[in-house]
Amino acid sequence: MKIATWNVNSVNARLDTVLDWFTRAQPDVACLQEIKCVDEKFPREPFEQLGYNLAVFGQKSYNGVALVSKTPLEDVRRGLPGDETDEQARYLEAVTGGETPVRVASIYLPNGNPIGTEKFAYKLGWMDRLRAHAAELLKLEEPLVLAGDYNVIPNDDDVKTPANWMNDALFQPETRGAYRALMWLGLTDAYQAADGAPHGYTFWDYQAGAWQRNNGIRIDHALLSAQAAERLKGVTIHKQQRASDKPSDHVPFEIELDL
DNA sequence: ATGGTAGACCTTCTA
Repeated sequence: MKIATWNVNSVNARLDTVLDWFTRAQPDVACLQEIKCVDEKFPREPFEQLGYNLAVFGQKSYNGVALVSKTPLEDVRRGLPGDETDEQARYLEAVTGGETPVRVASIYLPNGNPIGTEKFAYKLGWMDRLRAHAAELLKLEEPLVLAGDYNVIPNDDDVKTPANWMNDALFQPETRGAYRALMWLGLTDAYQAADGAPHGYTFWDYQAGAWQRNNGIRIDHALLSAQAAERLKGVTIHKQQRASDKPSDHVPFEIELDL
């Protein structure tokens, strides 16, 4: 079973590119982020024509997440628990896989810039809520994949030029500490666990020729429960997508499970 | 030190 995560930076602006990738890559499940539209404006028909089921948690202009799966999506949860006042569409969870069920979440963790503002506080609060919710999900002791744009650079070798990110919310000690607190629940980073995983980034900024200079960062992650990690076969960074026409600034990150 | 790009949408905000 192939499960992908991809921040598409507007599903409508990117529709042809996204559909082309789905047709070629044939993921069984995909977690999309930054769809940048409300539920009613999500282009459901072309995905359904490719044989996919959909769950959408959208928002006007910003954010928005979706789950795309060849098998029906059940037990759908819209939004991250822990703050009833949070109106941003950044978390969507469901069980899919049919005969071999797996619980999958599409995560768009807040960017948090600039540091020292309410945006950074929101990021850290959101990460604390994610840790609390993940702790509950792990009690189920089932295959679980928390995949998405985490807006976290976990380690120094996940960024081409660490010095450029010292004042960025994606690379702050508090951010990395909150990420590690999440990992310490017993989650496995699929990228780090995969045999022979190539060094690679998942995001290159549109600005300042970042792609041409390979000035990238690894911020799109898939975190696995033990029941999922023991079935991990490998991971793929679809790097060539960044060189396509009108690319997203993120590329698809895909894991394969022996399910 | 600055500015560089992209998308939604109306004027600036987010990234």
